[in-house]
Amino acid sequence: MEANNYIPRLPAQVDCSIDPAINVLSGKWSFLVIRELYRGTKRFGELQRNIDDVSARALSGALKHLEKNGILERQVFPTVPATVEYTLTPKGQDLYQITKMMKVWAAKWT
Amino acid sequence: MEANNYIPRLPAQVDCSIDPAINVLSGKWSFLVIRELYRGTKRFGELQRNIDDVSARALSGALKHLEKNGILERQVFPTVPATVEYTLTPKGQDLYQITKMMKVWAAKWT
DNA sequence: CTGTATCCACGACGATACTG
DNA sequence: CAGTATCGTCGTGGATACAG
Repeated sequence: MEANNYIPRLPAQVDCSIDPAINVLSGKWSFLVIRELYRGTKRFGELQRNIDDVSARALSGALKHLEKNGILERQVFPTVPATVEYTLTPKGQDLYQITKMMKVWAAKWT
Repeated sequence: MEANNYIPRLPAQVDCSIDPAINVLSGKWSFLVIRELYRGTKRFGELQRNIDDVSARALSGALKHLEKNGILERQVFPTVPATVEYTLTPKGQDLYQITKMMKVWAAKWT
């Protein structure tokens, strides 16, 4: 079982750190997961089908990372086979607003 | 300080991509460089002294990356020894505003 | 269905030495 | 002063196989 541990990407900078936001958004799939969940609660399989070309391993890692950072919540239902639902937290919904600004920025300066 | 900082590119996603912003901000030193330059034009040596623990190699790489993405401009003066100045573009200044929002977001959800 | 285990490739970055 | 060259480290994520 391996340590899917978060390694801080930015150096420690106390007064003006944007590390939490960058950290959460920097994964290859994080943003796409957030965007999917912004549309509503989804299951693992739904996410994998909706996000093009993501492997189970990568999706699992992204979900763990986002959960650990309070961006989404994971709910397990003891059915057979297992059912798991993922839902954006308010914190995650707020973060999505920031990604919208990035999109606007990118479009403005194309 | 931390060892590694591999930053993956986001997958191609045409309609709502935030890739340009994430790509530019994801480097270990990018944000710190942008923050320094937001305060005003600076030379290479100034940047290196002001940014804690950054190596010439890493700083050089970050500057190249940011220049390539239109975040800053590089001006060489044919003095001896060489003088080089880096200045944030309007695009870069705009981007800095987004990082401020990330800071607010991070503080809000602490 | 929802993951984990293993192996491998890739690329950012540190350390050090060196250049015009 | 402002970088580059080279070597090494190590976190990500893809591929595939397997598990609860």
